[in-house]
Amino acid sequence: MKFSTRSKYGLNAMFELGLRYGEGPVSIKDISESQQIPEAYLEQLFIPLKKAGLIVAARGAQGGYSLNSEPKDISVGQLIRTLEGPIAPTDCLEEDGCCERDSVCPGKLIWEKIYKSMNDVIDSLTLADILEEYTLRNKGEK
Amino acid sequence: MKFSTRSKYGLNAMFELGLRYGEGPVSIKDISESQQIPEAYLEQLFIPLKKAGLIVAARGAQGGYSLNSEPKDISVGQLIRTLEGPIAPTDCLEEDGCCERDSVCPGKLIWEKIYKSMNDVIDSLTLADILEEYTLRNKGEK
DNA sequence: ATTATATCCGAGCATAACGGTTGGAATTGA
DNA sequence: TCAATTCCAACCGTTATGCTCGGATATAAT
Repeated sequence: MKFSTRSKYGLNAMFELGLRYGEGPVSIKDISESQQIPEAYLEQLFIPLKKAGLIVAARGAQGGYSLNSEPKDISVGQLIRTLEGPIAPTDCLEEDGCCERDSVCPGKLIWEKIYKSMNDVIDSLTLADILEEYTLRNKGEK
Repeated sequence: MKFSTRSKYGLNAMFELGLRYGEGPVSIKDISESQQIPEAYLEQLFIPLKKAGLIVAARGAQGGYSLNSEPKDISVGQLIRTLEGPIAPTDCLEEDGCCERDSVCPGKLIWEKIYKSMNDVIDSLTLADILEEYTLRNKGEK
């Protein structure tokens, strides 16, 4: 039971964009160096993020990516779901669930609760929260 | 982001054992038919569950498996972790995390919160809760 | 004793997902 | 014009998933 690295990389990359919010576009090369993400891979991750409208691209020389809105208006939930797809803990909670046969599958209660709690967490946090938490944690360090 | 079918099958199988708690051993064949789980696969799943002491086996003819304790004393958390391994949403939360380089990785706050909420949910529920919920949901049906 | 019923155990195996890489086309600032 | 950079579409090795298979071992019933 894990998120893929997509979420981790994506979050870190967005964090980097958050740090530099307002300073113009940041290139993938730049971000991948700062956050230690394989360059070509990060490129792939930014495609869905752009489609979802979380970031905007500036093509050509001196181009790069920047956040499409303020960090406080970017929900971590949206970010993670964009990269990870819907985060249902089992197929019991998806379109054509596991429970068609008769009544309801025994574990559904569990999966529903997990699903809800996970989404509650990620939807209650924004990029700004991460930025704030980070500076708090690393106060005085480095 | 999903649990494997191991958890789903395992939970459903344990539910079945819960239903028949006190009625002597239930065979894998029996369980896999009731819960629609591939027989040979369920066999594999029961190995770790036995090792973990959640169920006990009776070998030979008329043998089978039964719960090792009352449903109310079997935590869903223990069950899921036994089948799924430790459920850390990213490697950031494991032994040798992602954050050795310097300070702390930006997303750690997120993963910690998700981790905690997920574990809170599954540790707060027992097999007895599932059994109860199930009979409640299916009251009057079928 | 024999037999049918079960658990035990270790291996194998096809498919899909993960975590990338590669190569090149299109765009744009200098 | 050239270098930087996004865009795009494959490709690809490795690992995990979701099983199956074949047999050894134990035991209850006959």
